[in-house]
Amino acid sequence: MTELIEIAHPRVHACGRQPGESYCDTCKVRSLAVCAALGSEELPELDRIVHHTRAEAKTTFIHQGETAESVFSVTEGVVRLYKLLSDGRRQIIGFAMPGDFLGLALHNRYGFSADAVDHVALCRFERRDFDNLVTAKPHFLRRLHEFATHELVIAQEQMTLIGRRSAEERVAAFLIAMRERWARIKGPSVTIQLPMQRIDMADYLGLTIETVSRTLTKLARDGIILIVPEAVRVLDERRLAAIARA
Amino acid sequence: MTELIEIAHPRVHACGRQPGESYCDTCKVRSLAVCAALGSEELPELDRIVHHTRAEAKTTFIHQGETAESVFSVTEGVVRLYKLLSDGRRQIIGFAMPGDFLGLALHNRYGFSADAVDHVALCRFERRDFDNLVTAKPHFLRRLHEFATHELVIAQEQMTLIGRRSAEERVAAFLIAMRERWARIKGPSVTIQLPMQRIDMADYLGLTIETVSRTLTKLARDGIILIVPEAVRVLDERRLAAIARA
DNA sequence: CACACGATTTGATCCAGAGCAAGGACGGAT
DNA sequence: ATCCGTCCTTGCTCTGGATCAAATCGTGTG
Repeated sequence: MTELIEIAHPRVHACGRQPGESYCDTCKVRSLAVCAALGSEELPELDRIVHHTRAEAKTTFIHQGETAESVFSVTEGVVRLYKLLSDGRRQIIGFAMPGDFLGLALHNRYGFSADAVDHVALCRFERRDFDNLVTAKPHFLRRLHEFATHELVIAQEQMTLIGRRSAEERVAAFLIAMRERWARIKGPSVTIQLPMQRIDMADYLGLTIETVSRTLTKLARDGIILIVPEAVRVLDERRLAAIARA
Repeated sequence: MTELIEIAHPRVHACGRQPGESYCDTCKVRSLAVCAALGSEELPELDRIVHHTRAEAKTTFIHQGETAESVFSVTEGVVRLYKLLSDGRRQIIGFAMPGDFLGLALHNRYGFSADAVDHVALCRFERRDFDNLVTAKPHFLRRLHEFATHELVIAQEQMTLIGRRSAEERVAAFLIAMRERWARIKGPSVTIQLPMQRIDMADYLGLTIETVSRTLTKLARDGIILIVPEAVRVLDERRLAAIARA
């Protein structure tokens, strides 16, 4: 199992600068991003406890069932969160993208595993430190609660998708959802980046890899999308939305 | 659409007692239950804003898409939460039982509908009042955040159930989950109360009513459960758990 | 009691998506 | 360039659960 690479301790940033010296720009940008996600500009308090961390593709850095010792915030790349059944069946319960938090549940064990889809940069916090910070700052807690309830809404939407909608509807809704998530990060585009593999989409949508592939092919044959490596381009906005719409 | 019956305003309890008089016992017990759920004994503050409410079976009291004006806490009975697709397909996203909260998401519209499976008693709060209370009491906020993250864990479990497990596994897991929830409320029992209809189980598990019925019949034929009205009795603990286990 | 109505069970068929197998397409190593 | 390994696509068959259709069971009602 590949190890998580801790590129920076609170006082030793990736750039190699030493304590007391001014911020490494990359780390500063990342810390600020997490602060922004928490709705704050009080960088110093958060920066005292942040560990800047990197993970290569397929590195598993949260293991279902293990003691929850860290809270993460994604700053670059895409992370997949999944649950495994004992016989190997897998359900991906979500993709975490820049700005998202992982491991927020106040349980002492992780309920899922998480690994990097591509190269990922993360801010890591010791749970104890993070809890102290949140306890001291009720508006952080409020923000986290907003995150949690938003994730709950997404999860309920996903239950409906998986429980009651056809393969074509699931794939279309997934494409639309991915496009909206990227739009919030990078601005709107007709090209929907899909850094994850087909098998990840399948395990997220409760389908098989073959069904996902066939469904994408069908959407392409119908002139609704164009399949390109690592992405799809939307050709017919209206029809894609019509299929995805509940 | 049946109306929600507000049986008591803060100062006019169900028993008919008037302001200034001592508590109606039933209302007091219910208010206390909600306080306990919030991890507090500061009854007066909460009681100032609670509306004791009742709903008959099938009364819909949360409508998906409407402005979220109330927060509820169930004190008696079972509530089903569901999302409807435009063509009538329904996904039940959860059952709320005594002690559970509804409408906690900090969104201005409800993301689901809720109605009473059987006769239900609820404590209702105006969202504004509830928010003020929570903002004033960070430990309430913390408790609510715990609720939200716990619900998220349940929702993720359910995604896995619906996305990756067979009909028999879903039904067995549902029975075990229901038994554990009742056990926390009423203490352990080999009889699992099932106040909801087959169609509700089906819409919760992403199956059809026929499949639920057939699966229960199969479990009964295999000597694992005994089907009785409104409930099932567990005959073979071990085998049921083995099927339900992930 | 007979009847009606809704919930549930059971039976018979169907089909969307799973499972299996065989090719492509693409990138990295030699 | 060639070989590999991985991912993706496509064709074919199979099957779990959906769908359609009847009973059967309960419960309330005139």
